[in-house]
Amino acid sequence: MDIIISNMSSIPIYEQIKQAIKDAILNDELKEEEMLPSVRNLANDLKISFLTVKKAYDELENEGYIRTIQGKGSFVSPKNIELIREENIKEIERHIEKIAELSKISNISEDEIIELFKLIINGEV
Amino acid sequence: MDIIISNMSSIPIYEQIKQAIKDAILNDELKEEEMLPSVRNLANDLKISFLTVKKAYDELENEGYIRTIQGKGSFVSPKNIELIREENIKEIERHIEKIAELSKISNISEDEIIELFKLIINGEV
DNA sequence: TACACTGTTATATATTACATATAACAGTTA
DNA sequence: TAACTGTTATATGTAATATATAACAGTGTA
Repeated sequence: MDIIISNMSSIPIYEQIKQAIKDAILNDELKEEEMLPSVRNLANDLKISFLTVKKAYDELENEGYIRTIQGKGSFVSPKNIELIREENIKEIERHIEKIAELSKISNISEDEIIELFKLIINGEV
Repeated sequence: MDIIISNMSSIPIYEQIKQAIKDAILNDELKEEEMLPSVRNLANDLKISFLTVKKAYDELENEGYIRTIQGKGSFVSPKNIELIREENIKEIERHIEKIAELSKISNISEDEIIELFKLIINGEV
């Protein structure tokens, strides 16, 4: 698993770690029940404090992505595809609401946005 | 102009003020050349420090929304509709990119998102 | 000119989030 | 027992946010 963090980013390091691990889990780079790097190992690799890694792991555990056992390590939880899908849809809805506000302000039409959307989607995939 | 701020929010007070004033300008509640409340007046109304209001005004000035003249006050700048439109489109693109990532993760189709989008847009308008 | 408004600046303080260092403790496994 | 795991407590540092207070400076008017 490759994790690249930047301390120039305004995004906290522990958030960057969370996101990288979530992505790895969702893309099956990290398989179910696979062991994550130990907090100290990952901290050494990234040249940061183990407490920062622990904070990321703690939050991933609270969100259901991993399980941690003292003395053994942290492990990828079985994926709850349905839960993740619902969370993603909620987040997508929040983005759409923002888009709706912005488009209203500048009188950007529904069609224009859908065009923009198709353009970006196809550039991404 | 009604400005409602919450100190419970994780959004800084000065950001809340900025957004409220931007919205008021874009909705023509604040007209071109109209004087904004003085930093001390607005601070008193909102029961916050005038320095917090000043921070909001300073940033609004940097972003081109208002002009401030020492001794006189702060005034709404002539609207640069084209600039605002471009800024909004950029922000919309950022949201669409986020949506593209999320939809890829959960295999949500382009059509589903467009449906969602139309639903929300029509709920908003 | 004095006054009552405007905005500006400097200094100091407080809180919170983020990140770190260090040390000691506790569970697991070979 | 040794060498890994994770956990916890204590202390420190920085930056962003927000405050209070005081003094200074520009504008306009009675």
